[in-house]
Amino acid sequence: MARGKIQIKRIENPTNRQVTYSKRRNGLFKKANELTVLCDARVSIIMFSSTGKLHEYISPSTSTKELFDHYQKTLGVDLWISHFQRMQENLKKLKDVNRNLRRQIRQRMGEYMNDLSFEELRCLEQDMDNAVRIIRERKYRVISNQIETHKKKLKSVGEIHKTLLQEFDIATGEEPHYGLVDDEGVGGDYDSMMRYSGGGGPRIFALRLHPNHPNMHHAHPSDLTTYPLLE
Amino acid sequence: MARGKIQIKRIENPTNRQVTYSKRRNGLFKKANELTVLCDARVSIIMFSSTGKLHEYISPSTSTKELFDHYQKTLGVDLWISHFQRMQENLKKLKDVNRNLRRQIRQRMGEYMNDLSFEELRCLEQDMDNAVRIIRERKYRVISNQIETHKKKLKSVGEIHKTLLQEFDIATGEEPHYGLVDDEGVGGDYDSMMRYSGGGGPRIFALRLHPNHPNMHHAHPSDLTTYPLLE
DNA sequence: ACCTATTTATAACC
DNA sequence: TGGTTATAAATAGGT
Repeated sequence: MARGKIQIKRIENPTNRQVTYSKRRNGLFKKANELTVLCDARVSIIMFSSTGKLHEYISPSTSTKELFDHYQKTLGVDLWISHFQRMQENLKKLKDVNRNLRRQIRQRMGEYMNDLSFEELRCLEQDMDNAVRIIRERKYRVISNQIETHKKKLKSVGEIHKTLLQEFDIATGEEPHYGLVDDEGVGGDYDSMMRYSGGGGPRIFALRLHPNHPNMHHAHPSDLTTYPLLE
Repeated sequence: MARGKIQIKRIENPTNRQVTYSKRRNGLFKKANELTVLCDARVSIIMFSSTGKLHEYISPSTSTKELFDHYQKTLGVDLWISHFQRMQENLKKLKDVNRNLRRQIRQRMGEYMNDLSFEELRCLEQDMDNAVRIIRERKYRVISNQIETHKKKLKSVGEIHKTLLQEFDIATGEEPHYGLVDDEGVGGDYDSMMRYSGGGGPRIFALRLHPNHPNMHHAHPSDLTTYPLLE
């Protein structure tokens, strides 16, 4: 516009661009302010330079936020305010649902009984009975599974012992065994299991298997649950 | 700026003001656009005329909302975005809590048992047992209360009947009674109560008490639960 | 940051 | 609103 016309296209030289940005920004803000005063208008300018620097102009006696709020209200709908409101409603709903869920839980724990009618009480009791039955079944199933697993492990350990005993016999010739009972009860039922895990009873396996014992390799290396059986 | 310098102060003539607003607005937007192109910047202008009319400029390849969001993020703190974000976090938390509560309820209904360890199962069962006990107690207490209430009501109705019978006797001289049994079983237990509410059994009270019968005033007017006993 | 030749914006007019 | 024009203002390029 002076000392030579320029094309309106991106200024490639960064320094020039920066200088022009600065000068024209001032010009823009000045014009905005003149407009504000001359025409009794309200103007908000927000600008970011190519380097990300922020500058703003805002007419006196108002604020950028205020003007932007007004902007949205004027455009009416769905930019921000409504989004915000929808969020707020959502939040409220979630809180309500939450409160309800908590109440349900507490009722299922036997609290807040005063809020329930007799019929509701009856339903709740029946429901709970069912649930307890299911949970109990599940518990017993889990127990059974654990017993099964332990049985297998015991069997495995028992076989290792047999092998050991045999090798021991071979190695020591005709010397008598010591301390070991050949366990035939390994395939037993739940009751016999309980004896193993029970506190005061005598340990059946008294022989300590050292980790690097040659025969230990027959057992699975990660089979940690056999450890409690050793002393 | 042309054909005479002007003072930068409010233009009093509304028409002139409007014209100037329009022309300078175009100028401002043109400058803003040049700035956008020359300096690779992003500019948002929002303006309201003194008559409340809205005009905006926004650099291409962005939006007013986006630029305003960026503006707030750049200014950092507590204008809107942070409020918004806090809300969003809140929402997320609530959703999580909600999901958890639902899971708890379902577990208390005997579902999702696979997620529970044996120990957790044991606790759950115990907890549920306790709750069922409490609920059952509550139920029986409610039943007892209802029985008590009904007893009292029956007694009250019974007395009204006696009075009626007496009056009836007096009125009709020595004529025989009809259809009424003097009820001594009113003070009965739960079982006898059940006979009343049970469907097919015979009604004990067959006399219809008309609402404006003189002796009706002895009973409490709002005592609606006596109605099922009448035919 | 200042200078200034030149371009651009625009006030007052229709 | 849109066009014209004399003139004020803005500014590119240089220092």
